[in-house]
Amino acid sequence: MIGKVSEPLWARLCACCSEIMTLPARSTMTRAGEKVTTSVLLLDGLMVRQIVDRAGDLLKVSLQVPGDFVDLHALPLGRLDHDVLTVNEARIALFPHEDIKAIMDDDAEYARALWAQTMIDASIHRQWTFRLGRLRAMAAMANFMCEMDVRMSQCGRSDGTAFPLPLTQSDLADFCGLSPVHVNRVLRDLRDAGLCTFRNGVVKVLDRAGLVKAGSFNPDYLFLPWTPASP
Amino acid sequence: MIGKVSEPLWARLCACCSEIMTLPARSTMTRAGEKVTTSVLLLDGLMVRQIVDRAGDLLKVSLQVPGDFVDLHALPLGRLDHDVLTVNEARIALFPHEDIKAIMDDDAEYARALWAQTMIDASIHRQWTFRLGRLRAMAAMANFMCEMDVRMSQCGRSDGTAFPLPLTQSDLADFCGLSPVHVNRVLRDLRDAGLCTFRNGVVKVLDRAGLVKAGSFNPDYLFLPWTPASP
DNA sequence: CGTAACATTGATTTCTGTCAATCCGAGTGG
DNA sequence: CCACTCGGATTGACAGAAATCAATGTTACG
Repeated sequence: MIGKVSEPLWARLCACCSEIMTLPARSTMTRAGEKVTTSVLLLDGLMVRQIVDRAGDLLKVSLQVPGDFVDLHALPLGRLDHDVLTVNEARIALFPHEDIKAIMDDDAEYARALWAQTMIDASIHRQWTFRLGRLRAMAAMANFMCEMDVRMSQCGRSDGTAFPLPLTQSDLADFCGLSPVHVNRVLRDLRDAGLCTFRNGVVKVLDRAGLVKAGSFNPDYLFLPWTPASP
Repeated sequence: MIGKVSEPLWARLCACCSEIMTLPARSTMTRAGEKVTTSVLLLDGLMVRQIVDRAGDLLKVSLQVPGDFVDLHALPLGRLDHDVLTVNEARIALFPHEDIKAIMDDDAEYARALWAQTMIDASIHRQWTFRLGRLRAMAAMANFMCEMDVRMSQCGRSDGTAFPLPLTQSDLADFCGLSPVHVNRVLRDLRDAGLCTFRNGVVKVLDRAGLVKAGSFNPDYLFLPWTPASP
């Protein structure tokens, strides 16, 4: 979400970054229920938020791309309802809650801007709920790929036709609420339909219009800063 | 969420309520994309938020109970990504965004308390995503009923064994991402299993422990004010 | 070379959606 | 009071989607 907050707020945030560090791939940063006292901005790499119930069922409920605040939503509540982990090696910037609160104290407009970031996150959650509840496997995967296409473009990780997505098919299953085997078949279907490919952690978009249609994707929920020129 | 904000904040909010009104049953309050300049607190009745895509697929992504802020999340963004409608006749209180912003200007602690309300909402969204993505029909319905049981109790609409839920089976289908026919079968299964019944818009909880288990329900994500005494 | 993780495929089972018919209760008009 | 209608609720039969099970292939890597 770099570039999505105003210049002055961005400057204020930078000033209170307490640390920049690197997390190894496939490591757990925070577990559900833990107290959280710093917020994390993802600078590079991918991170995931996931829910695991007592029966061991697991769903990844969010995928964070560079520029996202990963757990800003923990600031008002103090703890998280889910786990946060890295996908690949991740570079992150830490912001102590106390310092962010000081920014909020300073200017309520800043407070609302930070709040807004978490509200876009919530809007994405709603879309994910819709995706899992009402889209068939192939449509869900297409929809997911469309979202990633847009978001990776937004953060400058796409060249317009392809972007890195260093996940396994099993990960994709956890994102789309499918079994790994079925993900494999769905990916083949998308490839056979000439819409997109997923190989070695890279997504190639072959037919963006077709992919958008297959996933009945509408990016409004992302609240992108620019107004799409499309009518 | 009445009673979930501090006494002084509640007083401040009451002071800036601009209007209390009643909406008819099954009416649309706000459509996706519309500008929103007031926030709504639900006083009585139920309201729903739903997403409809271009293909006409529909999913209800939230069910609001009395005491919930229905669209506080629109304050930072100014518009909504989904529709908001009533289920039955609903009594609501209106709070102009300008006045709420004035409260935020006053005290950043208030700002964070309001923010926190929307973060609980987001946490519920995540649980709904999990429910639709990883729970089978019967487990999903059980999980949904558990959540409603807790939330209706929280707002004083349950007598401990039963609570009103004036929905059709078709509504339940839109909540759980199922077909109406399958909802009917799942409800029969829940009844036959002696877990709960749903008839004439009333849910009777027959075996709460069993229902919790069937839905692998864990209320942590609701961030309830009281700490459950259970170990 | 062997191993491990991931990807792929086929066979089968289970779950869920769809279609169609029937039922039921509340309201309505004759 | 009764036939009628209408919106749900219910049920059965069937089709289609996705999970599961099991085996095989592929690749990277120590």
